[in-house]
Amino acid sequence: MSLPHPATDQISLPIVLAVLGDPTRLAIVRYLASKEGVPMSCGKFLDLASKTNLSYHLAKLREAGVTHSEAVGTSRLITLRRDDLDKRFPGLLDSVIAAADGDPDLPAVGASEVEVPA
Amino acid sequence: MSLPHPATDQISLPIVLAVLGDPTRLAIVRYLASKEGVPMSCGKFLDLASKTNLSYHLAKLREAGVTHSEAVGTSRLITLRRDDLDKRFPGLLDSVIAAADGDPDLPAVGASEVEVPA
DNA sequence: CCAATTGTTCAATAACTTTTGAACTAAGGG
DNA sequence: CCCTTAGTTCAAAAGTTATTGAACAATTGG
Repeated sequence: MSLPHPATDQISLPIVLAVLGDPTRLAIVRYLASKEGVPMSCGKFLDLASKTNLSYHLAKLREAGVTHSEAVGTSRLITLRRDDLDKRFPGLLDSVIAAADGDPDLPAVGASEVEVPA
Repeated sequence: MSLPHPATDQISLPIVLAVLGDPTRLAIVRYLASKEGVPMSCGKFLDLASKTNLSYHLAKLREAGVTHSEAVGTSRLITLRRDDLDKRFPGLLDSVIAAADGDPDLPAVGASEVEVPA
């Protein structure tokens, strides 16, 4: 486990909401949700912010209990704490992600990908 | 209507989440939800913060599209924009309020009320 | 009309949060 | 062993949000 994570029952509603109330972090969570189960390394999010800044935002998500980060070699593998969040705040994550998916103004991971030619 | 309110489709997810990520405002929303349909005047929330500070928080809620404020006489009548929020972010408000209801650490309106004697 | 009630505005300050760059650590590959 | 890759830490700067008190405005009851 390596890094400090709050226990499930220590996850605080206002803190989770405040942490999700940032477009960069919302984009990270949205992407994690879209790849549910697949652990992501920090590098995946490099088109959202600088390495240093990502370190900061990812720490906020982890400290709030929204994500889990595990050190593996020189990487951090990041996953959504979906089960814990669902247990603690039923329905919250689903509605946030559905809303985020419908928001054209949110930054998105991989937004600048090349079009698949016809 | 009197005061500036965003149109339903202008309500922004990160802004709503950030606005709800404050214990005082969450307590206001929770109370409005518990009295659904009954417009509240600002004074109802005086045990959460000072008059000036309430004015600030209530403006944030209104500007985010979470509440509706109408000037009536010398009062402001405040209601939750439940229909608009439900339309825009289905399920979000319900899950936030359910989570807030289960949070013993949140401040609450009327928390210092006298017990009903047996 | 006067005074009280309700709430706003303003400017100041305090307290956070976000962003940055430079320096650093730790693990792996060659 | 050295070099690269992946990410962290730190301190500074910038930006934002929250809180306060004093002054103000609008409405209404007496």
